Amino acid sequence: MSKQELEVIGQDADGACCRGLASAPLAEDQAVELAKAFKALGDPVRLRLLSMIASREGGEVCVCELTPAFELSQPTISHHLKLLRQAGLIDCERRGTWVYYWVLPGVLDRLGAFLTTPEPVGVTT
Amino acid sequence: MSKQELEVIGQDADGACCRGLASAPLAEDQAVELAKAFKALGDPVRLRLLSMIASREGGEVCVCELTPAFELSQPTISHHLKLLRQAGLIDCERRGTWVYYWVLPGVLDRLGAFLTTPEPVGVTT
DNA sequence: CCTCTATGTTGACGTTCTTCGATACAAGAC
DNA sequence: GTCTTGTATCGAAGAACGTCAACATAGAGG
Repeated sequence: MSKQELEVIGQDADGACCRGLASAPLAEDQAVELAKAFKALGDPVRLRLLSMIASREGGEVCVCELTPAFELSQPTISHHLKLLRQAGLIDCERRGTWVYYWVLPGVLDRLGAFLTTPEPVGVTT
Repeated sequence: MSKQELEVIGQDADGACCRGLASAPLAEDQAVELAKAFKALGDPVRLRLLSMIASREGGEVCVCELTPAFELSQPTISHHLKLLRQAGLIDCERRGTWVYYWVLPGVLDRLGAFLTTPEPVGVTT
């Protein structure tokens, strides 16, 4: 049901990637990848969906709880959840009749750290 | 030249606002405001512009240095800078012939903290 | 004044997004 | 099997976005 996320905001393996927005001018490739994640956050409905999922004790929420929280059609909510999933922010699993969503661990921390990371190294030799 | 920013991601005065995306389900108003900021980050060109400004020693960059860094027309860059400004992320000032941009202090930290803020309070009574 | 350079604004075009109704699929109950 | 309920996908309509060429504006220097 999944396997289409970006795998982007990823683990910063060799440290080659994103040491923070204010550390150095961002390369185009990194900018493209990061922009996908922030674009997913750039909609009020998706922000609320993500917040509802992230703030849930247990970490999982059934779609049947998300949909009625908005004055939007069920296909629209399903669409936004799909976008969040494609952005690599959440994942889901079907259990019987219902589908449960959760926030992928670490992704929000990495995104947040990218924004708050320190200044250009400074002259602190 | 300025005075049209959002003033949004603001100081979280009485703490009524955004204690973090994972703290509690986001209210619609807050979601709308925060989404504006993240939407501004949701474009590769704007991310690179912001990074070029934020990573600059001295904190200020002249437009004349930003524009040639992209293979885009000057009006397009100007447009993206305007969007970043309207999102409350940067500000600018004209000094003689040139215009200088800088990142508004604290905004990125607040946005980043919003993503990384801790879990729902937990049962740690 | 006029000219030149740097930057912002306008208007248009094509693309992408958000939303919906209609429909399809999945799983449980019968 | 059929029916019902929960969720995803499809196709279309309208709005929003990214980009450009053309033009407008601000300031420096004659």
